[in-house]
Amino acid sequence: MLDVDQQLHWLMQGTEDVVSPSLLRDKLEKSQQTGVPLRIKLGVDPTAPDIHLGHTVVLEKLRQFQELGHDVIFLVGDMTGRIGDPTDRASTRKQLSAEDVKEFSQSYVEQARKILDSDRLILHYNSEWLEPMRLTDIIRLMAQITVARILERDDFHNRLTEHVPIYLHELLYPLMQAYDSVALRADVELGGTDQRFNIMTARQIQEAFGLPPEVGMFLPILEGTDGVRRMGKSLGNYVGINEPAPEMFGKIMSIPDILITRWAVLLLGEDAEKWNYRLEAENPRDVKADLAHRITTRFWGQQSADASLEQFNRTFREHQVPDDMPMVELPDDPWHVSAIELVARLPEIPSKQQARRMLQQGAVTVDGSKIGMTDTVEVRNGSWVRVGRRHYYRFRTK
RNA sequence: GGAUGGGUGCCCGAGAGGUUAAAGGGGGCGGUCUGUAAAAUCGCUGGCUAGCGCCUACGUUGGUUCGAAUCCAACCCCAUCCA
Repeated sequence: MLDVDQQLHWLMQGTEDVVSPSLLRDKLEKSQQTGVPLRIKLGVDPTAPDIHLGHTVVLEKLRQFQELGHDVIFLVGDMTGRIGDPTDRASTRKQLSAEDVKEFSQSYVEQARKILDSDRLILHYNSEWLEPMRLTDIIRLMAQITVARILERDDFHNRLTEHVPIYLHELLYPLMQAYDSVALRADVELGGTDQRFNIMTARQIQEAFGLPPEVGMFLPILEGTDGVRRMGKSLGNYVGINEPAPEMFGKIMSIPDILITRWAVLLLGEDAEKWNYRLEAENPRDVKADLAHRITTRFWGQQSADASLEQFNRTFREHQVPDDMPMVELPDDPWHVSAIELVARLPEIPSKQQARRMLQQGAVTVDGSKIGMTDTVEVRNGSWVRVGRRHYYRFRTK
């Protein structure tokens, strides 16, 4: 068993900030003395059921707490989810049914299983305590914080100065999240750096309710494959942990070079200097391939990762056809079709207009030869099409 | 409740009766180049049609007009100031 200082050192790694390390140390120490595990809280919004690499940064840290014997609590924000974190207020939240929420949390836990010990996860829904609250309770909660404090929050501040509407109920969001920490008697709360305000508020509210404040642990936000914006499903720059190995591998290969070290540090717990050195000493392309290989290994195992690497090299380095491609059903064998008809039938081609554009721009290849808009082609069982740089499909009879 | 300014395509933003599927930028997609990187460069970016063309789209609903994103009316929504 690690001593408290070693534990602390380990837990601090990869964090952006911890409020405060000494408090965390105290809690760890006390837990060790009493044998009572700490309660580690992670709030999740029941909106995007697909876990991607961005989420795993925080999940990794939770796993470390688990390894040290602490209790990890997944808090599904089914109530707060109805408001939506004011951070991304783009979409109006729809009301989630009880089934939706259930389904979400099941799939979330199912995915988190790849990283955490799911048998030792404690699952809670904040509707458990937020729903039965009465106006008196809510007023009591609201009385713990001033308007000025709430409006200090970046999002609110920006929206105010930029004349973007803020609805009153949105102001309640940080309070509700804070109250979760009260209800759970959380010792530590994890979150991305964007959670700073919410978590700091939680500390304050816990104290107002006579509880010791939790430790706020802030983890960096992972950039997406575009290298600029945070990884997010709606931004289309994410790598889902359930994506097939070759897909995962390929997506990682498409990240800009400047991200390589950061991903290695945040996703693999690697040493930054070591990777920066490698990038100078080796071809960055190969370093990136190693990164992709190692991340893929973590989710799919050595074999799949090896196969992905091989297929990747074959396809993009040697410009050969990949041997594993998505299937498209063939209506006839052989099938004589116009080029447009053919392309429009492929997945991810939303309209015939789009198909036309692809053809016009010379983006389509059938069995190795480029086809034009007015061509008629013959496809048979086993024929393949390539659309654009990276999409391949193979035709199969049903 | 009053005054003022606004609501345009995925996003930002120009347009103020016809030549407007709507300038420009961003994003996205595609071609060349390459390492599924970056940079560069060219092109595409509502739908249907082989094509003439047709349909849908400038907050909503009506109206004026040969013709409306552009004018009128009512309504809805947002911001600012006043109460």
